[in-house]
Amino acid sequence: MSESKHWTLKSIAKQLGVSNATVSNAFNRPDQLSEKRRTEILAACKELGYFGPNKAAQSLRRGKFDTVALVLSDSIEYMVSDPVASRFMKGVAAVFEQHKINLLLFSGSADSVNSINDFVDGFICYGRPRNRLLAEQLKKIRKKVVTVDFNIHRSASVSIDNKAGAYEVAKLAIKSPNDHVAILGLRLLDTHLTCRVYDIHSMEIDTSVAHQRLQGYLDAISDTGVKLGDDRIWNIPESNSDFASIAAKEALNSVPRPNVFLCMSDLIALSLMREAIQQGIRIPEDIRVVGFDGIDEAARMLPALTTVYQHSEQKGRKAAEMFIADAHHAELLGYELSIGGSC
Amino acid sequence: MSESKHWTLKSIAKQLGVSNATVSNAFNRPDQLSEKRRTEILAACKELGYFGPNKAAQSLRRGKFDTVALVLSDSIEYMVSDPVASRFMKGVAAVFEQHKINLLLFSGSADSVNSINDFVDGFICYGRPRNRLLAEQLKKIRKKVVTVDFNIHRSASVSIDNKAGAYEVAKLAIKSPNDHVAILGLRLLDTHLTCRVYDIHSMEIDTSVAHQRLQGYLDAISDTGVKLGDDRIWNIPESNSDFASIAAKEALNSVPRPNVFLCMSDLIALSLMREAIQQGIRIPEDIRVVGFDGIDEAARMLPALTTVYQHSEQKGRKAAEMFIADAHHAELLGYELSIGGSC
DNA sequence: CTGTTAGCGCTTTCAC
DNA sequence: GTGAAAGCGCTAACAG
Repeated sequence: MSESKHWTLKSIAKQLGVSNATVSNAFNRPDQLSEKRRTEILAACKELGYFGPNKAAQSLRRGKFDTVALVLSDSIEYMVSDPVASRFMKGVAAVFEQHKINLLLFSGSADSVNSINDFVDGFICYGRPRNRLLAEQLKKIRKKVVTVDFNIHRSASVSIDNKAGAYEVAKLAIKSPNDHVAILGLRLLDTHLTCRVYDIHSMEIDTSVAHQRLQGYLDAISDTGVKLGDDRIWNIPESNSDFASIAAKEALNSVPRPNVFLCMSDLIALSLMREAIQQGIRIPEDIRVVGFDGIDEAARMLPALTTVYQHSEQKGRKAAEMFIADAHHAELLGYELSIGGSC
Repeated sequence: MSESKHWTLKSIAKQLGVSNATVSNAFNRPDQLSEKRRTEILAACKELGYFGPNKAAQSLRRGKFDTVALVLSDSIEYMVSDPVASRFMKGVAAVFEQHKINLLLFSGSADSVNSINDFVDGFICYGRPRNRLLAEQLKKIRKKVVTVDFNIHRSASVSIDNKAGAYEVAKLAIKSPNDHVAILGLRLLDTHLTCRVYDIHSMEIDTSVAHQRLQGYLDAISDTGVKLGDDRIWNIPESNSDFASIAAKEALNSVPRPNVFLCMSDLIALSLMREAIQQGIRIPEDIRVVGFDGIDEAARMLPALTTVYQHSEQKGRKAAEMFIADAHHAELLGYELSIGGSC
């Protein structure tokens, strides 16, 4: 096997003594030439080391790329280690792999989709991109867009009823009007800081997941007759244990110590539980904790975390399927309460 | 703001009354025209809604894509939820994001890289692809390739000394020549089954991670004077708890029950520990367990798992940096013993 | 069924 | 400084 030359459609056609179109047809349109001729040509190409039309040129010509960008809400770096995002990606990947569609990962903190827009057939956006410019740009994109956990005018979307889920799980945690409730919120504020949220009304009322969940909690609080102090809401910038444990410590040491903790993600809830256990605080005797998401580790915790299980993988599959089907509606997926010993 | 037309370099040049080259230069080669002219043109383009040269066409022309394929050892679906792979991806993503290089995920169980070869500047391969055809193809690729945890003749590579790590951790676990040792191996056999490995010599001796680790274990076993029964090695096809718990049950119930378990991944070790705890077997009194990888959950387990911590994220960064630098050497990264209460 | 040809949208010599 | 023109490698319409 000699150093094979760099073949192009043109050069291979000349070599075989046929026209370009014939070679192109042999690869792309079986019906345009005799079966015999086709297999002959394909065999000859393989023999010579030509593995088919250059995909980049083909795509440029056709305007089709068989590649979809998965726009994450945050940097790839961060998202890839988030268990909920991972499961979502798993679902997307499973469907796309089957359809031979390539997956391009794209950061939600990038300034613009320009650098990839010309390479992809469209976008699946997992969560509102942290960078607002990106979010704005997405609205104007002339390609297929499926959004997940947020909405853009007219594009297809998939999400769950966060408000209802939050409401239900909060109702489970709050047992009496005298409970002291704390809310450990995720990305309530557009900041990278762990801090308290003193003025709810200063937050933008948008369609983001965080605000939907918050609304659910607040409704439950109000319905149970609990009074929520104005320093009982924390903002955690990212769902990871470093940020979460800071808020957890602060909340556990605040006076009076809350006995009910509504956490906007399981990772946050687990951090809180670990911190509490370390301080000798008993769960659920001294404090009750609920989370959101339903990650594996939550079920393995002792006591198991009571949480809202969302079908992240199915969400991913759904998003991918909607992309492929060029759907334009909004899909609302179900969730399940997963009841553990934490409340 | 009216429905902006679909501009191309050509059409925008005509509109502005300048030549194509001038517009192209304005975007790509600032030195080829006066600063004044350049900013004028750029401003005009922005005004009209032309955001720069089409990337697909640009790439076709230049033969450069600013995109790298990350070829995983298994399906994307599976890899994305593996904590070790995730951390690796995190490292890769961090470096590439900084260099504005896009990341295309590619499945190691695909038949060929043909579908993406023409879209990328090269490949980073995380682990030997499960599909042998793919692995073969990679060897012949005419583009940059960096391999991780395995080698291909002449390409750059990064890995750790698996054999040494396995040896050290096994030495920690084995306390006496009378210990009964079991090995829970990961991907020792090319099968999707959880089963025992009766004939070590039937396995291919290759450079794969699994075999290096096995060699380390066997050396430690031999050095400590332990006798390893010929039915004491299990093969687990994937590092996930479903497969692992099957092997764990089998091993725990085998007679005589082993008191030392050498596990080729933390996920396997944790499954084993959970199974043992459930059966009322005490760790480390009744059995001793060691893992490999150093995932977060291992440190949080009670007792904490003794394991070989590898710097997966750094591995990812290193691989990305080597790709960018077009390195051609083999890099060996360090590891650390992480000592917990499991042995 | 086969061959010619005009682009897809761009970059880059090369002459002006 | 600028503009004309030749491709990058391919597809699809059209004529034969």
